[in-house]
Amino acid sequence: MQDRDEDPREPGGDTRSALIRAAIEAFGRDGYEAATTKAIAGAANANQALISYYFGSKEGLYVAAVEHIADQIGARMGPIGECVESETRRLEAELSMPVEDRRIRYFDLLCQMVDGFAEMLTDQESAAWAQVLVREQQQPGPAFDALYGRVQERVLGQMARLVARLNGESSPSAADRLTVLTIVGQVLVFRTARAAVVRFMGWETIRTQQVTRIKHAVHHNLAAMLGVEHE
Amino acid sequence: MQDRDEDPREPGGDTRSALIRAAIEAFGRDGYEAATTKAIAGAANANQALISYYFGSKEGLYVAAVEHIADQIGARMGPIGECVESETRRLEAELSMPVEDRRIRYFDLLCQMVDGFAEMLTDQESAAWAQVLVREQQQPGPAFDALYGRVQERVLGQMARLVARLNGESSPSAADRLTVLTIVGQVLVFRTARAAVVRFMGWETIRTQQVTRIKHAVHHNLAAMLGVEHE
DNA sequence: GTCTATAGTCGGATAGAC
DNA sequence: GTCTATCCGACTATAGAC
Repeated sequence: MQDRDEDPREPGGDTRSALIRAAIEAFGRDGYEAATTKAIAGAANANQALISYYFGSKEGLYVAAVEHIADQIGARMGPIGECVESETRRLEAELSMPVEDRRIRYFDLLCQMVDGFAEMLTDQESAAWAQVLVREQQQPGPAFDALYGRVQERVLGQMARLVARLNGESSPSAADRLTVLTIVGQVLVFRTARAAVVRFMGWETIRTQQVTRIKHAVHHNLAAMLGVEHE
Repeated sequence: MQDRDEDPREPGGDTRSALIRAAIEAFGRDGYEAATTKAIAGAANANQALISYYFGSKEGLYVAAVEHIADQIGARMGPIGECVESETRRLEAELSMPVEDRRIRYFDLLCQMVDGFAEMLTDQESAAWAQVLVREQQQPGPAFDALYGRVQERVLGQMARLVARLNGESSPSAADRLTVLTIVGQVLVFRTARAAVVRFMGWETIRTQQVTRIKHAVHHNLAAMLGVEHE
């Protein structure tokens, strides 16, 4: 009955990754304590004892799950980040470009990062990731360092550099970093306060249609905050 | 040894409220599942069995805790809310007042609400509350309705009305409500992503000094977003 | 109202056959 | 690598004396 998406009977029978996927789902939905190894093994069509075999313990599985998330996010935000960096260098080099045009390009790049962020936060596929990440923020566990180092530092840092350039500075000040956090917050709230959001907006869920409106609202705010002309 | 802040040996020996206080602490710090009735009873200098006696079950205690938080927040945000409402009515009535002055007053009221919110989120005393609330948002439990009805609906609605008036409308549009959520998000992020925040800013904790800077940054954003002249 | 003691349950980890 | 069976510890809830 309902043979699932994963078939652990593959050659090389990757039970290990099936366990990680199931773990992300479970840890995200129920939290670390409430999630049980039994349920995770069940969802992965694997045996409970294999968790110890592969990861040593429940905590080992959790760490592996968070690292896997960090990799996935890196793969997803990485391209945007690289694009931003190369584009930034190109802009630095083009000395002939007028300041105002340059600002608009920086602004576009910033919007691109925010959009990627918004899509990731609300995307169905990554819903479980987001839940895990939010939990990890509030009670940084043994997996936090890997997460922060691999993803957050890079993304936040890049946004801060863009904001700094928009403000005509060469490197980000404390005020710029604060601004970045308030920008991130404008998107993040739609995940962290999801329950209140859907009630307040009268939405049923947060789908592409809603995400579009969220992006639009945040773009509008950014343009005003940073003093950029915007349609 | 170490007789704590609370002395359950008071006349009327309010073990009940001691349990609620300890429960908020524990549920906030550890989450619902990880918090144990044994630890809660211990922290309250009470007997474990009394939890069943007073609240029926662990879940009963949790609901009581959330309701208590809702009451406390209500008591804290209530005065601001009432002030806002009476002030708003007064402004509606004063037909002679020029539009621009009126906008500035609305803006001030909005800032006041944001400030109250920011203080509450970062305040030491209410740290445990905030943790419980954030958790409850992500996985609305049996206590969510009471919470939303008593607090969030009122606060968000009030902010939305202020934003609507600032935009020259008589009642809040969907866009206004979205704006309100992005405003709330700008403050909320300092709680929900606390771990990343302190690293990114290079802070040790979030104390009054940092809160002041947060408020300042958000005020600046609000002024730009809503098109209000601001120092 | 408050206590002790314990029943009943469940989850994580391990031993050892295959 | 994967399985079954089981141990051990921890937690919630209850029974019942005071």
